[in-house]
Amino acid sequence: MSTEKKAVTAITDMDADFTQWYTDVCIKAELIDYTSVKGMFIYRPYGYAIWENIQAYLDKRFKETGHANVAMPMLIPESLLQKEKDHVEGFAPECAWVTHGGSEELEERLCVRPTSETVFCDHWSHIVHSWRDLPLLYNQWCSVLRWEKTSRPFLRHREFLWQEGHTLHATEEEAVTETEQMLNIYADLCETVLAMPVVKGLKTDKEKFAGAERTYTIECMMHDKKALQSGTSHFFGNGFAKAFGIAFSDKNNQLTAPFETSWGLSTRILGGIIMTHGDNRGLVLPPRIAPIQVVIVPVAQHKAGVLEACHQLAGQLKAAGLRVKLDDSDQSPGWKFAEYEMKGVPLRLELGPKDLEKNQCVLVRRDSGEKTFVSLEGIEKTAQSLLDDIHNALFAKAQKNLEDNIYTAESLEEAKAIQEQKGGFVKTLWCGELECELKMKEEAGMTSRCLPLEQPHILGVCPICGKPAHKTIYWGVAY
RNA sequence: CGGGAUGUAGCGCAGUUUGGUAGCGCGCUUCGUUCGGGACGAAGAGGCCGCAGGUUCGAAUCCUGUCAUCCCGACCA
Repeated sequence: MSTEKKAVTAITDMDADFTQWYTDVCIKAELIDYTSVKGMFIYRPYGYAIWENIQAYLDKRFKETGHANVAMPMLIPESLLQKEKDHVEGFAPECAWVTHGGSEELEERLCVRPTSETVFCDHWSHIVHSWRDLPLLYNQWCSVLRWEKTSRPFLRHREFLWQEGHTLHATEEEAVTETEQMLNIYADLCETVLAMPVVKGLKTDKEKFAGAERTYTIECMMHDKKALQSGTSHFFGNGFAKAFGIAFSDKNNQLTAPFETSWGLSTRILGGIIMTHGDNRGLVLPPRIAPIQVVIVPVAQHKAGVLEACHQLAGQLKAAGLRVKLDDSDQSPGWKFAEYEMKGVPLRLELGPKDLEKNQCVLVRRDSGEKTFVSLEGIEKTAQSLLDDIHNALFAKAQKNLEDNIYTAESLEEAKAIQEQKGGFVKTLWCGELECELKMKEEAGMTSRCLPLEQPHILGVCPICGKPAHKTIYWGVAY
């Protein structure tokens, strides 16, 4: 093994160039590929499998909470998009338009959906008549298109996969409850499945969704201390309903505008997983969504009994419900070790002639590199319990990164100094004025991440304008 | 949309200054020997040098245009 050869396949050191490291991991772990259209990416089987596991979890939670999946059209007439003023202003600049059908120019151009609020509202205006029709709890898994000027794998695509939930309720209270419920499901996904701790909060007026009355967000901190908005849940009030003429007769026979919510989580979360857990050997996948949880690497596989034992072991682990791959290709064991580390497989199981004699195998954790010799007796339980340990360790490490990098500042200068020297989130009081938010961006390069749901209710002054303030806000540099 | 960079084999690059018909490493194919941290040998396959014009006896190389991608900003899930 020459060092020269290693250099050919190595990825960029994350501390030297985090951006390049990220791109290297996306490509070399075979998650994604570029295409001939800017901003449009191929989700390769291994990357898509991660998304499928996330989908499986969310889809189950959505259905448990009463939501049904639907499929809406991909094209939206311009006139429909324009019905809600804030919404069109927010999205029109980044819409792609269909202007021709075959060679004929269309009478009205059609927008490729950047999001589907307008389509749902139009539909609902036809089918909602009575309080008995409510609530409507819909979700769709689809792709949407936003003509972004710059793009990066997972973090910013022109076309990306997501789910968008859309619901309609008779009362404001019920709609707000729905909005918060869905935010909590996203937070559960992040914390209990992806091992990513979150900060839950509300977006400022400046940062909220176009047309929303209130936007809830979960913010995650990446390894380089930048923020990633990982999921959002919006309360619309009844503004959309009024703009689209949705009305129902309530129990008192009063014609009433219902309240709407929407909530979405996209494949961007895969970028979050990569940047939260990854290291200089490549991807590190949280065990609960890893397409391969245990990879079995035979050693000296041509020797009698080795492959047979590996196959038996694979069957045994699969029967216990684990996702297992046995790599019996003719690559060397060392090559396989490096390959599956790059792909972030949580647990590696090595089995060779020496182990066979002792009825044991070697288990190696991806997160810590820790190697243990364990008996083949009860291997399913050993593996499962190690996978849980890995999940917990990943979460603890990410939580430490988050907690260690939240700083408090009492002046703009202090906030600026923290951002320049340390990064991370800066917690301050805030008066609520847009002007101060803009100034923070201008002076310290940070945008507001959120007003955390847990507000300590401290009275003081806004560090930017010096006026009385009581809201706690997090600032940061975001992806 | 501004600033920077790059387009040559699947990937990474050399060759361009000084024009002469394309090369290296990895990967790929076949055979053999290997196998507990990216194995070794031998023999092979693979190119409209981003695209379009122009100059020239001759262009990867010079000129003009154009397209695309990546990175950094402004905008966004």
